[in-house]
Amino acid sequence: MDSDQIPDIVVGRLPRYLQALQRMSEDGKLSTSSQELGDRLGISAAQIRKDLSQFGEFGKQGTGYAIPFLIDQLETILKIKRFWDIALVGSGDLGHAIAHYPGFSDRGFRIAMVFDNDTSKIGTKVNHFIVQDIANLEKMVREAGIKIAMLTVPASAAQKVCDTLVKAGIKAILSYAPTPLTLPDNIHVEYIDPLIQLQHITYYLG
Amino acid sequence: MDSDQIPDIVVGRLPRYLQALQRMSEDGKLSTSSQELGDRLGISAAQIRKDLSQFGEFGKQGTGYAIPFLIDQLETILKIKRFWDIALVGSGDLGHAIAHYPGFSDRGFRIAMVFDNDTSKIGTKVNHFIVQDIANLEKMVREAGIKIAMLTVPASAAQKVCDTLVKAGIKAILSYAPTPLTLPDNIHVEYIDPLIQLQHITYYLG
DNA sequence: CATTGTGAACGGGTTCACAGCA
DNA sequence: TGCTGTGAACCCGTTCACAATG
Repeated sequence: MDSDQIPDIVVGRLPRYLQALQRMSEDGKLSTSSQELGDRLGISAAQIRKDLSQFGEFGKQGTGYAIPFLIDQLETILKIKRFWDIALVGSGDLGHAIAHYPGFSDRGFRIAMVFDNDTSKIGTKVNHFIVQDIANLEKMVREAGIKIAMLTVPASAAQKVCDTLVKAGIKAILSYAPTPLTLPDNIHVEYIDPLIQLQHITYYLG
Repeated sequence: MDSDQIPDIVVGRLPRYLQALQRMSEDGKLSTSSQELGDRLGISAAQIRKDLSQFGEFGKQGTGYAIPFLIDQLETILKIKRFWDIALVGSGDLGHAIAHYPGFSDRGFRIAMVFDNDTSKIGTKVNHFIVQDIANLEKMVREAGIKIAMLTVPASAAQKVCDTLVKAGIKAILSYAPTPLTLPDNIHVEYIDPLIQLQHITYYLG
């Protein structure tokens, strides 16, 4: 029941539970069981019950879980019953794709600013954002109070950009740059690197 | 020393070791230690030694690891001392970004075909590929002997596309679609879902 | 009667600590 | 001396199994 001390790996599963529940809800379902949810996600029912029980008693014996209620609880736990502004750094192809992706705004996130260091891109529009000079990043991010950044810059630029982001008050980074980042312990980082995942997969191929 | 029975989590770290070693090599370094490699990656030295020792004795006591040799060994283990062709399904913004990303061809992968089901896109060019009708996917993928697919289609279409890919002989899928996939046990799947990772991060934010 | 919540048992990945070797 | 390779100890997440309950 402690709101801390919960293993990071458990926290990492909650968004997947939420995603499945939201889809069930869209399909008109009102309740589910740990068994059904687990089947959808390829996770054991016991695992799901154990995970959820760390945060409270959300289910009813014999009945299962009320989907709208559980969604609400998970959104509260994950702190997404509010909108989070995101600073996007890097306006290349990937940055463009992210800026145009409609899936964030449905789910608690909003790209608020786009930065680049390429003078040929600064001032141009990406979606409805004007690309800002990265030289202004520290000031603008701090003044806007933005806490989350997404990074789509080359590996060679990533560490330097991160250092600036930290100075600007960023607390969490989702990096697409193919390089490990060195950051203070209180900054939370996640990586997305398709090449790493492809190389993982090929191990298992004949 | 068994080439099987190795935990998947260990395999998943190898590409990260390889990436760091390749960067060291580009920087002109010829040897390293488990300590130095671990510091770069935020992984303990013991962990790295234990992981590598599962595949052979690659180091020398007192000296550490010869970088070019270790790179070669890891590339062999991960089966990337050859080129893997990839079928990209979905030619939206994200598909475009992936098709234009130069980082794959340096590292053992090549986008070989691009598919979409949107008649306004079929026949157009993405990078130097002509977008093919998804109706021809099964035949073309099978005849080309392609074993890996990347998926950048909407969640609602993902499962159906996967079923077709499996029929076409695909053995591994890297999916950007925000939905869990149900596939035979012998198909290896990895997911990339930035929203899930953002929702993971926000748990830790004030 | 179905299904949750949970203490206990289990399993396996990580760390430790040191022998072994260049 | 410096650093690897590795058995043993440790730790922690998962599964089990069942009491509890609507």
